[in-house]
Amino acid sequence: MRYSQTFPKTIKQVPAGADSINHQLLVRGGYMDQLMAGSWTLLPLGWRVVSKINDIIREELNVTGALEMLMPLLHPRDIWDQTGRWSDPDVKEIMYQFKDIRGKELGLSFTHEEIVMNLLGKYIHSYKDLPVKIYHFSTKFRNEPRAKSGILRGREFLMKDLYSAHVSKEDLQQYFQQVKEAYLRIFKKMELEARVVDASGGIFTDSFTQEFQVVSPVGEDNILICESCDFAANIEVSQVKEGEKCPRCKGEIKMVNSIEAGHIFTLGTKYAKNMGVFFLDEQNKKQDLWFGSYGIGVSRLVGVLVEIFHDDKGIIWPESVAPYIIHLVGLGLEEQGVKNKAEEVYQKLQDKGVEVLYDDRIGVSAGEKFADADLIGIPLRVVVSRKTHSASSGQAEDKLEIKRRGEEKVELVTLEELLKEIEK
RNA sequence: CGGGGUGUAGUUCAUCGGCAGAACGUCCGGUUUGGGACCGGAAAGUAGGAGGUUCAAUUCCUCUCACCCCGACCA
Repeated sequence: MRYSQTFPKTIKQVPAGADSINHQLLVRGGYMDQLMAGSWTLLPLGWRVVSKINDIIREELNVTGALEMLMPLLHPRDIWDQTGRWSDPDVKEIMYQFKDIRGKELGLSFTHEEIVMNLLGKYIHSYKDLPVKIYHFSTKFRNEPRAKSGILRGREFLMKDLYSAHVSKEDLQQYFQQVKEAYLRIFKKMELEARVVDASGGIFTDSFTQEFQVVSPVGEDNILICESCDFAANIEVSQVKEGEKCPRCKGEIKMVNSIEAGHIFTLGTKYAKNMGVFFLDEQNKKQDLWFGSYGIGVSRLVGVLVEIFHDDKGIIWPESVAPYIIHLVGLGLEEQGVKNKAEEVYQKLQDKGVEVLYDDRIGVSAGEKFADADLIGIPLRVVVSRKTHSASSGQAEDKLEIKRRGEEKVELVTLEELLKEIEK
């Protein structure tokens, strides 16, 4: 992508009222734009990051045998009445409910348990049809009393939600573990250290749930973590107190702020019972479905990543989620020889399938281009300039200057060496 | 939903009863070209909205809307 053709460009000044780092850097870098409180446009750069995250999630969930699909966001009241959640006061606080012009009562999706269960009821008849593992990426609407912290808590956000239905508690629990491991791999691929904690099921369930918490000072949750092992517990439900010894390894327990990045639920048979969804077992006996749901806040993760991976100049994306892999900076492109060289490098990288953002702007100073590169935070910066181009510099061989975002070290390599480096 | 803060040029902010200001950005011309470079010129405003006080309101008062922060709540 040519930077001259991207929309929008970076912003130098910090937006008014933007206190949180993710708000500042994502807006300044041209990743997102605020429509209203808790509601954001994911701009082209931001959408690329979302797509990277989704790809990682998709890859790992597919390993568990889950199937991707897409469900509607506009839900009729009657399906929600079957579990009683439409009228639950706690649900009413966060679910957008309204009537359409014909007087039909509708809600905007804040989750999909009822919708999935309704779907399962239509197609699941026998134990032979189970298990079912289905997921989608879509928008969730939650009427937050207070949207805040940039993209971390919105009224409308992107989520991956997975639902599974099973013949037995054991089968559900076994899959729950499988998803948990997939989630840990997902966060690890994004270079996030996620702690698994027992948690409260809130308006979803009374039964066992677990959260994936990423330690960060901006987090709204407080968790207790062990400094010696991976033990962690949410203070909402924890038996352990700060200052006590870790129940697992006797290490020091301390309290830290953290952000909930994922939450997985064993929902039991409650939803199936309430909605009359059953299957016939080998003895031709009616059995209730065992149900679970599993969520990852995708757009929130974009913010979490920025909160964790940044410095005073901008974002430092982990390579797995970066919008582009290379930020090619052309300096002094007014000089035809340098421009030709930069264009050639851009073309060759593209031909190799490398995702590259090429700053091809004419008449923009080096300082500005470097500042933009630091702000945008692409992992590898490659500079072509009079200094690196042999026809101008008198060097025997054309070199490219490469520098990793977040490091000071600068290296000169040939294009061939760069391509070889990327292969790895 | 309770408490607090802020709304003035595209953006960030000054001004504070008496003709609407700066910086950055943008546009034009020129000089520059390795860390947001410089010179000259230009365009750009219903001071969030409504009402009130006053000879006069961006400025004071009331209401309202929006955004941000703290709390409550929550994935």
